[in-house]
Amino acid sequence: MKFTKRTNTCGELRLSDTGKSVVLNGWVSQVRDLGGVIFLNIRDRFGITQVTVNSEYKEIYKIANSLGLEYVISASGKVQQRTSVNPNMPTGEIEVLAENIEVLNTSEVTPFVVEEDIKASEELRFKYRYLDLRRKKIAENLVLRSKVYNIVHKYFERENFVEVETPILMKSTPEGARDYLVPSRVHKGKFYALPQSPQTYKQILMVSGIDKYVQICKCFRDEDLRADRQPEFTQIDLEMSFVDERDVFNVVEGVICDIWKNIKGVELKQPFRIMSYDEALAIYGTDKPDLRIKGELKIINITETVRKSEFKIFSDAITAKGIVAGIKLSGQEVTRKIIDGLTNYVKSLKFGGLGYIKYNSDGTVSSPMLKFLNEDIQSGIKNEFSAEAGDVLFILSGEKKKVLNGLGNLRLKLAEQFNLVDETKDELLWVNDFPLFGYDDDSKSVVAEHHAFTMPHEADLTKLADGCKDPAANIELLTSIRANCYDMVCNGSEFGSGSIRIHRGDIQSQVFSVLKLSKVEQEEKFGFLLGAFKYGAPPHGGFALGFDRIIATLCGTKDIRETIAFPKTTSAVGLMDNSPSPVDDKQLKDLGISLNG
RNA sequence: GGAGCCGUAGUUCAGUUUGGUUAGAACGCCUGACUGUCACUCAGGAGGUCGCGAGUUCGAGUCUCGUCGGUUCCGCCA
Repeated sequence: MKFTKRTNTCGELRLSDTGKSVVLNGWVSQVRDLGGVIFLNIRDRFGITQVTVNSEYKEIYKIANSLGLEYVISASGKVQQRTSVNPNMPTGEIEVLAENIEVLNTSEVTPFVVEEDIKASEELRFKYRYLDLRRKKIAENLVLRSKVYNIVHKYFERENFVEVETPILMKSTPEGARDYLVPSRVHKGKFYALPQSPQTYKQILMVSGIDKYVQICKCFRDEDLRADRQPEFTQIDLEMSFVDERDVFNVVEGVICDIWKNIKGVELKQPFRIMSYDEALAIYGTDKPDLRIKGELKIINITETVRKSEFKIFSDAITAKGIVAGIKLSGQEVTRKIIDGLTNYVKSLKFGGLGYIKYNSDGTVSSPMLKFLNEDIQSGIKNEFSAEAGDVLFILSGEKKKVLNGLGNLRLKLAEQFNLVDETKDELLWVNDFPLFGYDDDSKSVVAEHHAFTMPHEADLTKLADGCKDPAANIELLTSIRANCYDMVCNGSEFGSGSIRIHRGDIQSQVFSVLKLSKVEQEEKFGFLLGAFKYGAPPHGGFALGFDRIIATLCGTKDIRETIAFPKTTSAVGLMDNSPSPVDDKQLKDLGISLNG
């Protein structure tokens, strides 16, 4: 089909183009019909240009009169200076005086108006994503994403990395997240899994001598979703041989700095701050602290100060080996209503209630728990927090990790409620020295915190050697082992994580015995990896960055759906294509699958 | 798996607290007028399974229970 092709995009014509004959192709985004003259706004992903149709040109005027929003047109004419400039648009000084208009396609009335200040709900926008993507704001997110791909590829090319594609259809391993399964037709009753990450492959590539591997890859995890978690997501996955933690940090910092410099024009300060897991948990109540919060709102542990108190809630917690801790909020109007709201919040986190001490400006102190605390303890608490008039302390008690987590969440809640987050900057840091093992209450056993191939700290190797003989009897010893494992955190969100891997068989065996993986199970689950490791595995380590979260941060949002062309809902449904969907009985039969119910 | 919020015109919402006549507004859509608009303006018009299903009631958008969808958080996410 012939049509008059564009000579320019809708975003590029300026005053200097005055007098030129041009052709624009695009979508009708607005029609203003003044009777004798019609103004059309025509849009493509580069911008919007005004096309003016005068009633003296009878034929074109008739066509212009019939146009609806989102019709695709080709408009030809001369660029002329506008009599009244629109300073709000880049092309606002000029217009195209139409000499011809072709309708390339019509459009039905759209389910919502395509406009920058979108009114439609996310649900509707996802169903008609192709309309949503016509908005500059979303399209620009995709363009930004594309630019970052390029920066990443160039960076790793310069750094001598090899980009290797790993399989999408792989072996299922019951460790970690739930797998998405793909049934095999040839081998009925058997399944592939979609990769939760290319973890095992990239380690094998190290054994292969690839030395520096990188891949921007899709990963899949069948777990419940959040604003920053999609069932399929993109990682910048990398692995290196003959490296320690610092080498990995340097490479990852390098790519992040490159991205920030090229996209935001910001020079991030290197090296990034490093904080241990223990410190992050003790001070910020989380392994991904947001360091942008004004006043910091650090957690202070007052267990010792209140140890002798007769306040039952505290003494019960302390008797049960728990802690009492709090955070101080300064210079904010904290009303009864706000405290009630915060109390409800901590109750939703399964706390009985929220303790508070409010130091009023008139010197009085409001707190329902003061009557249970003697003068010494009261002044002790005040000292611990350096509390002054106008301050409010929020206090939780109970099991240690729960209290710290609770206060960490409360910290974020307060920061949000009182607008304490400094949005003008990005705070990146490393959190390292994670525990190698955790204790799982459900299975009453020791489990890997990161994964089974994470190298323990050299200093803790004796603990592992001792503890692995009888894991059940050495839970405390084993969970105190630190791992050579690290996360990158930006603005309170986890950008990525990685570790130095175990390359020595003896250490690997010890870890497997702690995890109670028999030789048979090891062989079944990781036989191919362990097999490869028998033939000279170099010391190696790596990292994986959450690409979608990086893009979201660069776009100034927490919602990674805004950065993904075709995202899914929180129940993992694709509203546009209606996935997942039932399939034909024949397809199931081919796969040897029958459904019950 | 658990908790909160939302679901009313094509769209975004009001109306639900205290059940009661014909369920409103804005934008969009249709018709008409208008030669410098840019959120054009003006006049008129069409448009509703109040998510779905039960129940209470003389009467339900409004109350109760269930269910579905969206969303946020907890659990989960090596």
